[in-house]
Amino acid sequence: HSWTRELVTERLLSLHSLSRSDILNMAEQMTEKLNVYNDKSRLCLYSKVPDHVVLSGGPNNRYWVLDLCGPFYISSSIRCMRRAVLGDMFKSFDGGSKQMLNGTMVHEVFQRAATAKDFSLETLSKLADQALLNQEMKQELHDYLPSLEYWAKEHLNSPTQKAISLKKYDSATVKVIELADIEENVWSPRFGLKGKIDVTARVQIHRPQNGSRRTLEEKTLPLELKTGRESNSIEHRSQVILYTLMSMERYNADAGFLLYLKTGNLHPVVASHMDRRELLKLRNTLVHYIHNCVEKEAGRSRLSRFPDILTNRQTCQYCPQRRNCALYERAVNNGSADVSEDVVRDFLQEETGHLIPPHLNYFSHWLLLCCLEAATMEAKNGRKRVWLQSVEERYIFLHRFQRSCVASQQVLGKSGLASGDRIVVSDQEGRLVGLATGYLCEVSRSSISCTLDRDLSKFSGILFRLDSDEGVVGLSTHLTNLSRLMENSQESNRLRELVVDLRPPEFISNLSSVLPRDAKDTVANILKGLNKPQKQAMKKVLLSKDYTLIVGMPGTGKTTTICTLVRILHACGFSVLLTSYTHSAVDNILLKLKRFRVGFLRLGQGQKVHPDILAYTEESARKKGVHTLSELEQLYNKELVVGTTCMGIKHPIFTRRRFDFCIVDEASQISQPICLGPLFYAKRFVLVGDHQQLPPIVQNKEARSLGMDESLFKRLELHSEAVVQLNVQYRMNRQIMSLSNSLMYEGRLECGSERTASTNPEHDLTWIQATLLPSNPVCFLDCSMVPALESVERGGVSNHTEAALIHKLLSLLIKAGCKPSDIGVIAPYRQQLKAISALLQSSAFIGVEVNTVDRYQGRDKSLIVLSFVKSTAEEANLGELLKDWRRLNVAITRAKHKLLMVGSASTLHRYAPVEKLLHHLQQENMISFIIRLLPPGAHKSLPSMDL
DNA sequence: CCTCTGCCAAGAGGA
Repeated sequence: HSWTRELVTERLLSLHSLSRSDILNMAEQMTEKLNVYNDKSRLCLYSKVPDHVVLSGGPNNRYWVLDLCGPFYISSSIRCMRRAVLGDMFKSFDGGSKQMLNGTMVHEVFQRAATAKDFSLETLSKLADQALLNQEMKQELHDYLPSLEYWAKEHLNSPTQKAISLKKYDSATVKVIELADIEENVWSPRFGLKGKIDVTARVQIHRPQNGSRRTLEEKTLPLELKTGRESNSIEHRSQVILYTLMSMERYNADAGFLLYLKTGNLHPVVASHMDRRELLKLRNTLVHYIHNCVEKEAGRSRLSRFPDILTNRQTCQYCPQRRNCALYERAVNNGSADVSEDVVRDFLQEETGHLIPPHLNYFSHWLLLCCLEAATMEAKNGRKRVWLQSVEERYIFLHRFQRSCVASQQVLGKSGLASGDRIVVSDQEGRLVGLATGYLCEVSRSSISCTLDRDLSKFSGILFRLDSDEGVVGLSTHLTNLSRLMENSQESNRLRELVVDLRPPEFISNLSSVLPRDAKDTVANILKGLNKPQKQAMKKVLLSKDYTLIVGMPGTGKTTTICTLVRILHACGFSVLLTSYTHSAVDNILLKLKRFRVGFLRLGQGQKVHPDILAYTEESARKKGVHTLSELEQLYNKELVVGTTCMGIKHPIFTRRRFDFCIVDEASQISQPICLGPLFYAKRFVLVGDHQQLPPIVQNKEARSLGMDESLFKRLELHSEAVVQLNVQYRMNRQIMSLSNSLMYEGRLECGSERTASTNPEHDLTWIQATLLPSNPVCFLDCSMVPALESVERGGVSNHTEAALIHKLLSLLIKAGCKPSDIGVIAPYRQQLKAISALLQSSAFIGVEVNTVDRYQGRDKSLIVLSFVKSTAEEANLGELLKDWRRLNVAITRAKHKLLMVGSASTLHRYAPVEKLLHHLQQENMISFIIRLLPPGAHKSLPSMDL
């Protein structure tokens, strides 16, 4: 309130993109406002800046907005704001138009020619011929080449080149002297824009001065290529203005070019201050809608109102967001739009007429859940930390890039990055944010190598920083699948019936109609190795017309079952789409399948695929030589079995191929919208999972409470006729299994053989004796009396006494002959893993695997040591993790022969699931007290003690 | 309160 007009003006002057008159104007307005606030005693508006808000000066300045003044209007003429908002949420899943493909190819040829610095017709033709296109598209591409050559001759660094005049400089003329870069990636935190610039060009500006003297200036400006009609439209020009804004910090660009490749004509685009302002206002409005897509009312979230529907038949007719626009209107706004407008009524009917209220509810419900979750994800690991956190807070790398795009670096700090991580490369000062993105290949103490999407060798002498790039995916695949489920098409209508309306699945009654005569023997042979419930599962799948659910309790041979299922389907001549959420789960099955010499195609990035499966990937097949369209088609169609992750369905193969069956492994861990994805491409599906194990992870609490962690597997389970339970397990011995049976499965879990039930490896006895522990396969070590208290740190909860105890136990076990690779250590909290790993640095412990419960799902070890961590006298702060029955169930079912649990029973009693477990353990006399195993007073020096 | 995996991308053009 003590701000004077002068002070305001001075502050505003630091915003150097504003003109002086603008600033004086704003200063006037603001001082007026301030006076108003003073008058009305509305100073409460100037409340303290919240802690989570990061303010900064400099190029990436950030302010806390107190209030907005002035009328809030935008020029809606540029395009439909509603379409822009929808476009950010829903990406299209069709392959795009012919023109788009052509555009992509012409760009490609241009950029390759620019790299080779050769625009001769001969080179251009050679480049064009490398494309895998059909005759028609190839011809279309070739039609562009003469104008490409013409452009280069006219404008690109030749003695005869014409100069174009730029209006802004009056009679100034401009010549392109060099194409400096292609596909430059720019993130501009300052303007809140990001994009890829087709071409950055070095230009010469000749400017007359004082009559005859001319000045010569060199600049780097963005060049935008267009293959469509030479419209020089406001959209095209706006795009160039945005690119100019983005390159401002890097190159001081103040203009850009539109290059129409159909004709070879070059149009300069010089933006006025007002143009830029209007565009940024549009940008801000768009972000406003995207950012505030959820609003809170009375403590409950709901989807916000979107910008109104344009009622322009011309624009709406070809809009790619027609369906989503209509869906949002009907499902979220309950059709409150002015339906008297013919245009609106027509397309609402066209796009959503086939849907009934439950469908619309499903859509709006999941849309809300996804928006909530996306907001939490963005807040947690959004990209903003790339420019908001100072380098001191991050890890620093000295970076030397080589031309091969493989970079080597010297690590100054300790790296939190692992091989395979996605990364963003920027410079240290925050001037070149998002220079490149890529993946880490190798991480060692002193160097990091990575493959980047761009060649950064020209930036030599710059100190780079690398940030891991996690939260980029967002939930656009979820929303796209959701939107597709509402489509009026055969596949979508059928899936909607099953998933939304929950129509009971149907089965045929007789195997003979599905089983080809000549496959009978083979199938019978394959079935031989299976147990009863597994055989039942095979039969159910073959008889299904819609879907089958296979419940795979812990250790019941899920992978074997799926592998066998694929072999049978393959033998019958059925095509199978094999998917799961994770790469490792897909490869797990494929590794087994490979042994039975069943052929398959593995889709997905080579870097994420198991090395032994690499030979089956598209990547490696193409390396061996795919030179024609028909060869590519053959590659895509050759195998009956195709394996990929649920997210991999964007692959072009799915524009054509359909499958007889889709199998989804880990289905109980996949959220509904993602699980739906692959199901669009198959006549029938099989979901394999166990809803008594971990559900999909949902970070947003409200979304979780509204049911976002309900998998499709769980939703469909109510149709018990579709469910087969695999309850014969081959992992745990009898006592270990009994824990899970009493906790979750009510005795349904059985041992597959006497050998499984009673195994205790021979070396057991020695190492158990060495630890003074009871030789029982299950033992809970109660630390309540030690006491072993938890500590809450920034990274989470840990328990150093438990960690020390586990370290001692492992030392003794390994000394007594237990193989480190047979030992697994599990804790629910990451921070505890760090504490334990820190103690296991000596070479004796190499091979011991320390991981979270979540990461151990689907795996096992001979001996498992489980650290419960939580131990506190305080009533509050129990945390969510141990309250989940499913997480505990996973934790106690990983051990084959011996399960050692370490925890404080007095605290753990407060968690209902652990309490039930403790009750069982007590009854079975499986609890020991650590205090009894120790000499008196020894716990006080536990970390250094000799047990 | 601390569990986690996906995805190459931002733009290809139409009216």
